[in-house]
Amino acid sequence: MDALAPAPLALGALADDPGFLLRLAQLRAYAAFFDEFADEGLTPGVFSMLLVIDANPGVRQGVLADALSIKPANMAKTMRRLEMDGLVNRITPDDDRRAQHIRLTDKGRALIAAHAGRFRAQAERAVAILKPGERRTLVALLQKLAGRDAP
Amino acid sequence: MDALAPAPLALGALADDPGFLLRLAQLRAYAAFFDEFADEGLTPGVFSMLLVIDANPGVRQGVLADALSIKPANMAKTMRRLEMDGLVNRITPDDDRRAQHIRLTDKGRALIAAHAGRFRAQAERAVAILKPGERRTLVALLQKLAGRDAP
DNA sequence: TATTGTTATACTCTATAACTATA
DNA sequence: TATAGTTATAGAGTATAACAATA
Repeated sequence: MDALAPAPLALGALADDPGFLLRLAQLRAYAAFFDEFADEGLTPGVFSMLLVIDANPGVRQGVLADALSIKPANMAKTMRRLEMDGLVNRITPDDDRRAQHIRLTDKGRALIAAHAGRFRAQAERAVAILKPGERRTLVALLQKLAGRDAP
Repeated sequence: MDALAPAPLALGALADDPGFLLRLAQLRAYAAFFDEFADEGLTPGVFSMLLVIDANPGVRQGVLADALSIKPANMAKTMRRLEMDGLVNRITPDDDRRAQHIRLTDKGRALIAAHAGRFRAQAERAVAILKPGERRTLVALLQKLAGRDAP
């Protein structure tokens, strides 16, 4: 008979697979972001680009793409849109005229400043089920996993 | 001048954002999967479906979709393909003729059996940078975050 | 020759709405 | 009326290859 398949589904070999759990956890984190920013038309990808540009004024476009694991081809399209939206400036430096140096405009800085509080709130909410110590541990382990820990 | 933007890029507010770190970590985990299974034409999504069906013989299609956070519409398409590939059977149960109960075929079971070892190896490799204790901690925290921990 | 960025394009995932057949 | 699944389709996100300009 077919009365098996219990209510909380058995995950089998998936139950402790890091890749699968990372996917589920990330879906939840993205959902928290969209809950907070649904009305703004702001995506996690664009917001993280703006934050990293803010932390690295004049960063080369390809370096930014590399840091965020985005293909240069796709970065080009997004940067063109952000420039047209007036959020970033792109400057061709004299010492290497192939490159594009990127900075936030005042409008770009104002945008992330206006959303910084809600961004932090969303990040907290995404891991609200964890105790404070657990959150710190999780972040530290993910930093290590992503090659982003302090050496 | 523009000589800022240091080699390991500053991540700013992103440096300890769980959502961003989860994304980077998941990209790495997926890369580990594809390194292992590139030649097989096997994707993480399909492989995880087969594993969960194996652990829940006769599971309803919608329940499976729910457990894996996949929309029913997309699950329908994938299941039709897996059935045509001879990996799963779909049976309409007599007690609810709207439903589809899914089971692995012998071929489906053989496929996951043939790849189980490499799947475990890939999962290990994805978190190889962590110490054994750290891996267990990470998995436990992710299970909690994904609502998949033992209550 | 190699590198930086761009364009064009295709492919996969995912999302929504309208539909059917059953309950 | 509500539910399970299906179809069609549209939209992100992401991938590759060919190219121009520059080093």
